[in-house]
Formats: sequence, C-alpha cells, structure tokens
Amino acid sequence: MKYNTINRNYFLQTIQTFRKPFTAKEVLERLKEDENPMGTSTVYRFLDEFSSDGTIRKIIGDNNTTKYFYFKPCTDENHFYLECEKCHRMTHIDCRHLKNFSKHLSKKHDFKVSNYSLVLTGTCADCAKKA
Amino acid sequence: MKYNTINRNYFLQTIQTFRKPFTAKEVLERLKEDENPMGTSTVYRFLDEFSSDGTIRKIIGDNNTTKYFYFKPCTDENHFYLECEKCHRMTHIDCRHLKNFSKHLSKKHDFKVSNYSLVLTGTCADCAKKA
DNA sequence: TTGATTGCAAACAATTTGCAATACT
DNA sequence: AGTATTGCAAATTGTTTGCAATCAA
Repeated sequence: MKYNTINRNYFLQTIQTFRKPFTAKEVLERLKEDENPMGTSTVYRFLDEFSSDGTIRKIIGDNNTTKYFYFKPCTDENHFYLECEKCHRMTHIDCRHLKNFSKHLSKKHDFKVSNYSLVLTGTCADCAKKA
Repeated sequence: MKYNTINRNYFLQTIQTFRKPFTAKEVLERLKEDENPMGTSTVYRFLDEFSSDGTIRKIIGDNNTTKYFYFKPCTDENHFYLECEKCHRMTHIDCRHLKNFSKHLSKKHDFKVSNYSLVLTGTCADCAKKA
C-alpha cells in the first residue's frame, strides 16, 4: 500500500514544473534548493517508482550523445513532437493524420497499439538562423 | 584522423552479431570472452565514438524500467517499428507514407529534420494469443 | 499497531581519466 | 616522425542499500 506523503506529492509537483525533459541530477538539484531538501535516495526511489508505474517516462536526451537518461512526466497522450538537437526545445505537434496512420499500421500488422510516439529530431527555425 | 585498427574493426564486427539491442555490459562480456580481450576503456570509447558519429544508436530498453542504455547498430534508415511491450520483439515496418508525412510537417513547422522515429508500442499478435 | 517511508552514511558498480607503451599512416 | 590508439589501474561519480527513526493508515 502506498502512503500519501508530503515528499511524494512534492516530488510530483516539482517534476511538473520542468519545461523540458530532465535528468536525475536536475531533479535532485532542484529539490536540494529547498530548505528541507529531500534525501537523495528518496528522489531516486521516486524516479524508479514513477518510471515503472508510467507516471514518468525515460527518454534519450539530445540525439544519441547524452550520458544519462532523461525523464519527462507522462501525459498519457501519445507523443508527437519536434525535438531540436541544438536547443533541445520540444515542440508539440497536433496531428490527426498520424492517428489514422497508426490505426492503419496496427491493423495491417495485427498489433494492438497502446502508445505511439513520433519524434522528429533536427534543427528548429531559430537555431537555423543563429548558425 | 582516425586510424584503422584491429580493435575498431573487431568491435564493429562484434556488435553486428547481436540479434537484439545490447547494453555496454553485454558487449563487454562478449568481447571479454576472447583470449586477447580488448580493454574496458577501449570498449567504452568505441561506444561513445560510434554513438556520436551515428554508427550506433542509444535506445531505451524494455519500456521505461531498464537501468542502462541499450545500443543498436544504426541502419541509417529512419526508425519505424512496432515494439511489443510483452515480448519486446521489434518489428521493422517499411513506410513511405510517413516519409512524406514527415516532410510535410517539417515544412509546416519550419524545422529541418535530420532524423525521425516512429515507435508504436503495444502487443503483438503472438502475445495477444497467449494472453 | 502495522507497515510504508525517509534520510543518512556506507557500499557499490558503471564509466572515465591519466599516462606510458604501442600501433597506424 | 608524428599522431591516434590502447590497456591498465586509479579515480570518479551516479545510484543503491541497510538500517534505525519517523510517519501514514
């Protein structure tokens, strides 16, 4: 049985404040800023727990070269986004086409889809300008 | 300038023999079986080098709960696959539609795509039967 | 009261680094 | 000759564990 604790709620609340996927280190740092910082092991325990139960999701950070896992809160929506490999900004894209497309594929391959993700990695307009 | 060495070739050759994505540990173990096993740091250096240059690709192992990165040789094609969350089998799908679709999105969002991936997670036909 | 949670410090394990020897071009 | 590669052992660092104290139910 899970208990409803201050730490647990505070952890969940905190990860929602990230605008981008974050590493374990980044949550740790954020939480350590507090005056009663939560223990390191507690944070890792939450990362594990919430990864397994699907509250957050592990992802690979900037294309292939990141050293650690990134995490992001799982919206339970499916994922369509553009991910800039320069600034790492993630642009959510709304896309009906793909939904249908995924249905089509799922039928064709006799595969029951529970979740799908489309990620386009590349360079966003802003970063392209800067270069 | 990169030199063409025995280690480098052997490493490349070895990772091609894996039927599934593998962890650093797994390559290490495989390579240690040899009678002149290559040094640990050498292996890690290759994993880094080939991840950055796109020869291999980091991926998340079985959905969300894996502790380490997995790697797989990069076919340089973009990634469209069905990933079964029960048996973790990955079915490659060939898909022209999506290529066009990605072009369309990239134009619409003024975003230069260098790589794209579509992953449908779910249950494959076999596993569905078993359940 | 019972069982889950917490934080600490210690233990652990994966990965990296410095460096001298070696191999490639 | 000049530069990249290699392996070793040591150092580093992220993460986990054991445990006693605390807290939620």
